[in-house]
Amino acid sequence: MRELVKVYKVLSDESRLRVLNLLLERECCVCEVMQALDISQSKASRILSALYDAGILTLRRDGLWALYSIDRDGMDAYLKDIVEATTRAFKGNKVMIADRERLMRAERVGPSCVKKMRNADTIRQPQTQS
Amino acid sequence: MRELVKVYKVLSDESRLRVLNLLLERECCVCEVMQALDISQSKASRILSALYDAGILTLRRDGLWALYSIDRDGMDAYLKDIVEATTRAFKGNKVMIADRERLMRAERVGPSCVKKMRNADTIRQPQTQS
DNA sequence: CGCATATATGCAAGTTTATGCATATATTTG
DNA sequence: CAAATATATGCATAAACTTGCATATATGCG
Repeated sequence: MRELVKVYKVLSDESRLRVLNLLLERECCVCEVMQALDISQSKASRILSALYDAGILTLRRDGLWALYSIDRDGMDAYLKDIVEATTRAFKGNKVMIADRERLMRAERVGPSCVKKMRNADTIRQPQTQS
Repeated sequence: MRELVKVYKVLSDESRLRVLNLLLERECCVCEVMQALDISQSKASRILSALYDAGILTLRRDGLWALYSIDRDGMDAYLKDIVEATTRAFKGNKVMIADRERLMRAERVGPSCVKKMRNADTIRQPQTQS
């Protein structure tokens, strides 16, 4: 019961649903999620942890990388049902499709690299304007 | 998408799940829900409204009574899937079973009557104690 | 060991949510 | 129409949640 509430709580947020959608595509590390959804590193990390705590994801470590994926085997039956229903609800959604496309283009580079790229963008803008 | 978030938000609360469980048994009015779960009138009313707004319930009026029930026909397909998965998750849960039993004993009397009964209980207690 | 790097987390500020109380609304009945 | 009654809701307050920033933790490498 408390578990079920926790599951619904974690699913009741747009960003977290978008992360779940990415993981339906494939296993992801934190830095890929932050790239694909253009969110901060801490936010990406927290969302993945929350989905993990709810029993939806598994975690595999590969060196410095934390690789999260949907725990298709380990999930309780009812949880599997809920995730499947959610998957069907995503079907055809524009945002979800675009997110997955951005994920395909994402590279497994760390968050510090992403941060540098963002800064470069920010610095370049004034030049374009003036 | 916004709809899906709303659905999960409404399901991410123990009281609201317990109300949904009651409605799986049968159509209920506000006063029956407040009796079965021993919650305030405003809380019962708000929970039913929230489930209604999320598209899970329908409302039928009979005189002063507002009769809510699960909108099995009107629900979107994905919503039906989610509600069914939720139903399966309830299976065997002690709290849910007890709630349903209390619902069977509940009478369709209004909230003011329930309030009087509660007060009577409160007044009687000191006599038993001293 | 010390540096680089990917991820996790403590804290604070802002926002949202839950709920009791009082009251409004709406319907029935006499 | 007025009284009774079932439900809905405005408001205030407390609790919970979200998120950015800074920093801690953990791993790999030279």
